[in-house]
Amino acid sequence: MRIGELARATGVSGRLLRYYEEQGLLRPVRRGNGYRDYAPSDVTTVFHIRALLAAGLPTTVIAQVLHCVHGDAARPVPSPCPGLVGHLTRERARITAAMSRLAAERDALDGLLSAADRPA
DNA sequence: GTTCTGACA
DNA sequence: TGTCAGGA
Repeated sequence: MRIGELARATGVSGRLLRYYEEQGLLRPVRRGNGYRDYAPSDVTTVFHIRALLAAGLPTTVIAQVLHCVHGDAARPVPSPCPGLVGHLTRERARITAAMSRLAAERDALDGLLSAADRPA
C-alpha cells in the first residue's frame, strides 16, 4: 500500500512515516515511480513503534528492538529478547529517578514559598 | 489528486 | 512534527 493508505490506517501522518523510515524503523520498498510501497504488516509495525515511543524509548533504540515486539496493535507483546526487556527496564529506572528529582525540586519550592514574605 | 525530497518554523 | 516549495 502507498503512504497515504498507511497513514489513514494508522492515524500517523505521512510526514511521520517518512521520518520513521529515515530512522530505520520502517523499510518500504520503492515502486518504479519512486513511491513507497508498504506491506500490510506495516500497519501493525507502526502501532508497535507508537507503543515503544509512548514508553519513552528513543528511535535509535526502537530500531534495534522493534523485531522483538509481536502481538497485535491493541496489545504489543515484547518477546524475551535480551535487549528489549533490558531497555524497557532501564527506561523505567530512568523515569523513577526523574520523578524523585522532580519531587525534591517541588519540596524545595514549597520551602521557599512558605517562607516568602507576603503582601499585607 | 498523491507522493517525493529538502528546508524551515 | 507541520507545512511549504517545486516537480513528476
